[in-house]
Amino acid sequence: MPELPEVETVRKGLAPVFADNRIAHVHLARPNLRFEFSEGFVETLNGALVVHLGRRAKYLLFELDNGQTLLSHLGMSGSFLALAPGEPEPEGRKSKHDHVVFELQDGSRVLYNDPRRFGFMLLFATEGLENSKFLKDLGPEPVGNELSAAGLFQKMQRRTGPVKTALLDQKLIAGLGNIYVCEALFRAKIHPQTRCCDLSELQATVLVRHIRDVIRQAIEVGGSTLNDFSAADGALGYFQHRFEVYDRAGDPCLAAKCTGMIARIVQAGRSSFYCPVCQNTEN
DNA sequence: CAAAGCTCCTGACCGC
DNA sequence: TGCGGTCAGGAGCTTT
Repeated sequence: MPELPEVETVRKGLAPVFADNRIAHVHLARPNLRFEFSEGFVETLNGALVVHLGRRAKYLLFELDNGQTLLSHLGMSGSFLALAPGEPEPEGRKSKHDHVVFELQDGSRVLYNDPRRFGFMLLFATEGLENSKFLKDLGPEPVGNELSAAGLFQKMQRRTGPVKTALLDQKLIAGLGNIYVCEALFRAKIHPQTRCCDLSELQATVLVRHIRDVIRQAIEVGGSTLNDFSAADGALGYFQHRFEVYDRAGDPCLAAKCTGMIARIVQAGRSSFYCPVCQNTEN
């Protein structure tokens, strides 16, 4: 599922496609994804130029030259596929869930595919976009200057819930999802059930460092898959990445000299993967 | 406030 | 081979 690094990779992949390349025509295969498309969706996009393709948390922001911005979220299963002018779709590709098609001025096509339809695309006036309900309460970007260990520690002290659940709260840090939260906690050697208020300032500092590292590295990996241009079926949205704990229940811990076995528990309805030996509460 | 529950949706997986 | 049942999971919204 796309998290911040994947979305950033999509952004980097799509930016050159839309650059100086007006949207000629948009086609919707259905009236909605997670939400109904904005009123006038097609009309607003037809003929528009994307003057800037940005990102905030896991949201892609297509800023148009007509005062509107297309805000897009990939949900769990959304992906984009960019096809050069005249380029056919990859063989064997499932087009059943291509819900949005962008035809560009130069003949390129950008397909948005989303089997589960947890994703969405909505239009907002560019002015005041930051006050939309999707963006207004977002916390700092994990790989930005605003994310400080001191600030996180302060907020953690007021929380009694488990650190794992808190890190998924977009108000605390924007853009972290289940996978990278598990990975960051593993690297920081913090048990996912640790109560936020029980974290020491040192632990908060170490945690912030690992959050930044794991996200930054994942973005680098995503960038390299872009260069390879060999992503399975060419879809932008996913790339191969080896995770140390995520989805590795029952497998050996990869930490040096550790004999632990990765465990899986459920917190707030979501899987948490961790090493009971490395991520010991008593640490 | 924080925290937990609900909701959307489909493909994958499992047992029969 | 096919059919039901179960489940994951981002995040806004609602409720406690």
